[in-house]
Amino acid sequence: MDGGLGGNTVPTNTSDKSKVLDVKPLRTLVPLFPEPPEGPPFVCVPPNGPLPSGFSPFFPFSGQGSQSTPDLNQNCFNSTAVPLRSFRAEPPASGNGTHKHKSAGPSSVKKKAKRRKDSESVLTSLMNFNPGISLSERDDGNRELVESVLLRFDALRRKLSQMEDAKELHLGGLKRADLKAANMMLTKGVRTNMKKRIGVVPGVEIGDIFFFRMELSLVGLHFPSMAGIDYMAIKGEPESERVALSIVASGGYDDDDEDPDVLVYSGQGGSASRDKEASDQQLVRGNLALERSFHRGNEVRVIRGLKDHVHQMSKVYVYDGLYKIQESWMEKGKSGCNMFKYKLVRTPGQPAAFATWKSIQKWKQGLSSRVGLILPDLTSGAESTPVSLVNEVDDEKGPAYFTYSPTVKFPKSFKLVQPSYACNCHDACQPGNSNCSCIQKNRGDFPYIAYGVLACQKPMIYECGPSCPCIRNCKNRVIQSGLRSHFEVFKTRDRGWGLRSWDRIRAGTFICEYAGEVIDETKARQEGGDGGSGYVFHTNRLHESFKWNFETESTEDFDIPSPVIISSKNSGNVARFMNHSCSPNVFWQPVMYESNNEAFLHIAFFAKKHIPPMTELTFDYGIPQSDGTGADNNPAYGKKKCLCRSAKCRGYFY
DNA sequence: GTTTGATCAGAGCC
DNA sequence: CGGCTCTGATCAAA
Repeated sequence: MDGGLGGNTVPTNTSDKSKVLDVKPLRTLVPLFPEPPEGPPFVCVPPNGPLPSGFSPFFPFSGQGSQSTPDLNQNCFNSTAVPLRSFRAEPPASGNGTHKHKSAGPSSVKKKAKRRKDSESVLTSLMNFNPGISLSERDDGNRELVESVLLRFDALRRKLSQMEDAKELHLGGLKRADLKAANMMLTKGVRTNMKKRIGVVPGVEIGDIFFFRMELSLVGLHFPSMAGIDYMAIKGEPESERVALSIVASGGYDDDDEDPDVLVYSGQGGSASRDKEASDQQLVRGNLALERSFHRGNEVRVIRGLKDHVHQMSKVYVYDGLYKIQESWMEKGKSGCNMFKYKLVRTPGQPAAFATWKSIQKWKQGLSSRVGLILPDLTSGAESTPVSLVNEVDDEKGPAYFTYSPTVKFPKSFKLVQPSYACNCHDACQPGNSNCSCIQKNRGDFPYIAYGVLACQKPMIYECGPSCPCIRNCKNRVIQSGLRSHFEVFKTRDRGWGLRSWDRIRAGTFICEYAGEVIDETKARQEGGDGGSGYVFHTNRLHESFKWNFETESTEDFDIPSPVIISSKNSGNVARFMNHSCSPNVFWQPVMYESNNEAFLHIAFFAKKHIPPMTELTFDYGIPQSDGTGADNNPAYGKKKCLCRSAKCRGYFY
């Protein structure tokens, strides 16, 4: 792959590599806003908080939705909200600062009981939020509702998980924040498509992915929390005529899958368990319903439960659309007992979903090559995972020349000097350890939960840095560990080059940081003006607010000491290819960590929601705000027509 | 180091 | 209310 590339393409020669990894500042810039060393932080305009005083909201930001659809952007939940921190502050015991959990002596039982009571009161307070969904919205959903329910479920799940990690909450002996969160959502009525139905579920799209069975339930795609077959009675017909609505094919019965459009599904029951021998399956419940659906010919929703190759142990559920049962029979299973089998065939004309997963698997194994592949790794090894360069739409051989650099370069004078906060943890930092100074810096919260998922947005996230003695894979080192997904820079139909991922991305997952050179306003204008490369990131733009955190957890302004502008025009990473969308699936969050007693600011991108593979990654570029110098409304950064095609498109972006 | 199996407490629904 | 079920986290074992 070294020939055929013109001068206007990605560097492929390895001689660039030293340059690639050279993080020395190119030049020295005067700080934009010199700040007193210990002064209160200068808080810049929030990308997702209330508008600062002095600005009146203009069209895209003024709440337009007045239906009962929960507008999570409105702070309507704050009235009854109990600040969570007040619970957290409750001492776990009569500690004198040291929080050892070793409880000896006669009081241990009491403590346990007290702890459970604490957990109950914490849960009760967590439940104190406004469901914000009308009865009819519970019955019938739409895209907005489905996304909102999933967003809110996961925010709660992350919250519970984080609290459990920190031992502030005990959910029975079992770590099942998913069940608890779903239980709370169902209790509060935060769900949609509750009305059972055959076929399409409004708001759920083919290709949508889920990480918990309860998510399927909350949006009405498949109700049972465990069972693989969902069914319902037809009005005016006897119960024995119940038809199948959906199945979850999780591979538990050794079904093979050659053709992605065909599924052989085993009936339920009969399998051996702890205190039961294997037995013949009976034509009852789900099996009977599938049999009825076979004869009636109704479509059945299929959810493919797949082994998640990103996290070997877990599973991911892919909604693969509608199928029809073509055949049913009985055969002897491995145990020698009778099993029902159903052959389902996918209704033609539906967008690819599971098939895409299969293709990607083949690309990864090298069994079939990616169509339109220009470069297997445009980073030339600068990242730990390859980034493919692909063009399936025209003849362009690559984006304009730039140097791939995986991180951001600060000019010398722009280092953000702070007192050291390095921790003293010698293994990995443990959530709930109030002695860890990195956790203290994060206001007592461990910023990440299992799988490195961001728990919630914060004014600033502090990661452990080189000055911390904790181990390299301490859970508080996420963004510094580099890319986690196999990305692909691809040519879009009408928006130049874009970014997407071969791997599914779970909500809260770190995507990449915005790499490039930190520049000043003057330089930014030049870059924006000289043909509108658009490869510039600003921290101080106005962004449409959105609610990502748990219900009553406020979304605060970012705590960025002074506005930062990063240019990725000449050097940058995959972030420079992320296009704008008015309904983005990615958001940014400032993150700091120390290096040589200096803290550096990083702009980190995280997934807002679960993102299926091959879905374009986009974030909201925001709108230049008035800075009082008059340099705002005549956007030197050029107003561009927005092609994001989302229902909430503002029509343009900068 | 990886991957699989066994175990266990669950959730909603019928 | 009890039984049913293609869960999901954890730990032991291969």
